[in-house]
Amino acid sequence: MTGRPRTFDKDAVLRAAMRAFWERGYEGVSVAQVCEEAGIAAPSLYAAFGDKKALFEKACALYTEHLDDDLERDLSAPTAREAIERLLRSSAEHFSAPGQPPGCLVMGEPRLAERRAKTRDTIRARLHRAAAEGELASTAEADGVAAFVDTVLAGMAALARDGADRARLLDAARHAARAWPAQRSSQVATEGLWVE
Amino acid sequence: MTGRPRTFDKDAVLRAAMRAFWERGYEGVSVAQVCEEAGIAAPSLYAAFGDKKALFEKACALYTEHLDDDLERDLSAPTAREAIERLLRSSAEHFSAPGQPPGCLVMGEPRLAERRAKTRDTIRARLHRAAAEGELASTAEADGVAAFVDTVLAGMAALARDGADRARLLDAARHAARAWPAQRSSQVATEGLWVE
DNA sequence: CTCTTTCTGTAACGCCCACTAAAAAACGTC
DNA sequence: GACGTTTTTTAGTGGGCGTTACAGAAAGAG
Repeated sequence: MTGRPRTFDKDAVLRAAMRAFWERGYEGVSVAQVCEEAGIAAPSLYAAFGDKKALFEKACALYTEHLDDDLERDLSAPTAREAIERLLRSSAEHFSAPGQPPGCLVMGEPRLAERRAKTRDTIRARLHRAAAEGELASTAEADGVAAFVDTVLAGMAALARDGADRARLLDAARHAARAWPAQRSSQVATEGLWVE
Repeated sequence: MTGRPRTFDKDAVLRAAMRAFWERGYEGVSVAQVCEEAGIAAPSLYAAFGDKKALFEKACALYTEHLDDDLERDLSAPTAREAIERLLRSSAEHFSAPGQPPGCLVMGEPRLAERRAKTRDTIRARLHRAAAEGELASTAEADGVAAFVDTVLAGMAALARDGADRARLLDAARHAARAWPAQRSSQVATEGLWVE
């Protein structure tokens, strides 16, 4: 009992939905719009993916499919400094990938704060390891660097969505990498800056 | 012929609307919600402010009322480096001001890209001045620093909305300030980093 | 062919949206 | 008190939203 076969490509529809959510956010996308862009009727979409929230989750799963692997790959560099440099550069490139919407689905979507927190935890863990290995002065400094890296990643995604091209994003990433703490003492680098 | 006096505080209603847009964005706020939070009926709100778009624009005008002045004040520091440090710190504090929604209405709202561009132009102009005065090596470097500063500002706003406290934002701002180009040659600071 | 199963297409459902027509109420003025 | 003006109140308007009931169409199984 196989029943009538579906006439559309389920993966293609999911990719269209992902792109729509990526470009305009969860609230900015209506089910009717996805249906039109995918070329199918609403009941077909509901039968294949469930309601709008389930469709969004499946689209997010598709988006983040290779993202965690990429993160681990970047962070696996021998030194934390190199790991962060890799992460900054590959993120800048991802946020400005040709043929894809600018920015980041996860960064741009308010309701994905939990997933952002997960990524931040991963970055912080890598920097804590660097503190334990002596590459950073302390876990407090690791937390500070982590907050800074999180900030730059989120900011690059925002700039990308505002139309910044890849060169601008890579400029920002390079300048960010330049903020790495000086090797002998972090006080040297912060000389002249305010202190809490 | 004075007519019946209005029974609500127009400024208080506008402040409530500003807070709502600040917290949840233009699309996340319904007119009915503003009415309930302000304690007035819809026709009163429409008579006082016009339609939703006009209300949003007035709320934005209220939000940005003192913002440009603050920006000019920060950027008026004698050196660009100090100007950017002031801007980073005051922005971190603004994004985490107690009693106000976290983050930034302008940074968080997709449809305010033009205003963000205006702020970025102002920052870039200050850094170009620094290049002309010899504080930065070139206008190209000024553009790079500008892209970096824009990124950090947008990122801090995003982190604040994700729940980061003031200390985390100030950590990020301090680390960002540390990325200022070395005085003698910017190549010294980028030593060991990738180049395009 | 008939039955069962699964998908497609049409046509709605109720809900909330931004927005407003109309009548009643509260003022200053005559 | 009657009038003109402005606000409040009530009760809607049409439209888009997410979602679905239902009938017909396309497949394999008997």
